[in-house]
Amino acid sequence: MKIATWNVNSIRTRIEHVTSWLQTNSPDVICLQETKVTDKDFPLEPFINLGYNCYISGQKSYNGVAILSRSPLTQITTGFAPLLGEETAGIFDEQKRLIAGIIDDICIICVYVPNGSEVGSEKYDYKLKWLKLLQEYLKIALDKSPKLCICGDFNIVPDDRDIHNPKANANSVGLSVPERLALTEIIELGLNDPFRKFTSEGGHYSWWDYRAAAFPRNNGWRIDHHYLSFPLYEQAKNCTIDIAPRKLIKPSDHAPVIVEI
DNA sequence: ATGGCAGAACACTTCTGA
Repeated sequence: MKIATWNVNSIRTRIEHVTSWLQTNSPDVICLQETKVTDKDFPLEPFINLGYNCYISGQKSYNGVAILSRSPLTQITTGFAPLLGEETAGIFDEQKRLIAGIIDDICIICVYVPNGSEVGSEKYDYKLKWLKLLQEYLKIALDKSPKLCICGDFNIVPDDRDIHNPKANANSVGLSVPERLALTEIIELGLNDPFRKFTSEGGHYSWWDYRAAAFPRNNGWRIDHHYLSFPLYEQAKNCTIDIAPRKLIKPSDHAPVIVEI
């Protein structure tokens, strides 16, 4: 089974790139982030025509996540509330950043972790709180589903191999100690990054700034990840970043990442 | 230290992204 994740930076703007990529790569499941569209305006038809079942949770202008799957998913849920309760989820479900479902006996969770703006800002504080809720959510999800795959745009650089210039960006959002600690605590629930099962060297990225010719210079960040519970991690056959769509005209600033189990 | 680019919307300017 191939499970892809891709921050598309507007599904309506990227529709040709995404449908073409699906035809070439035919993943069983693709998790999308930053769809930037309300559910009533999501372009379902091109994906249905390609044989995908579509599960979407969007909002106007910002955020928005979706899971497309060749086989139907069951137990679709959105946000934290279904596992954590309305009271704990609170305002954190207002932004559409999480959608989950079950395929076979595998729990698939698609996330768009908040960006955080700047270290120390209000949005940064929101990001850290959101990650703590995600940790609580995953603890429950792993108890229910020993086979679990969470993937998406984590907006965190796991370690210094995962960014072109760690020293110059040491104070940037995405690299701070509290963010990395939050990610470590999530991983310690019993998850592993399959990309690092197969590739140990640096220089592999999933996001490049649109500005300053970052992509041709490979000035990138690896911030789009999969995390697999142990039974799936053991089975993972490969995990790759496909930079081909990043070379197209008017690309997303992120490239898709694919794990094969 | 700043700007550079791209997308969306109560749109020609502002917010957000990382």
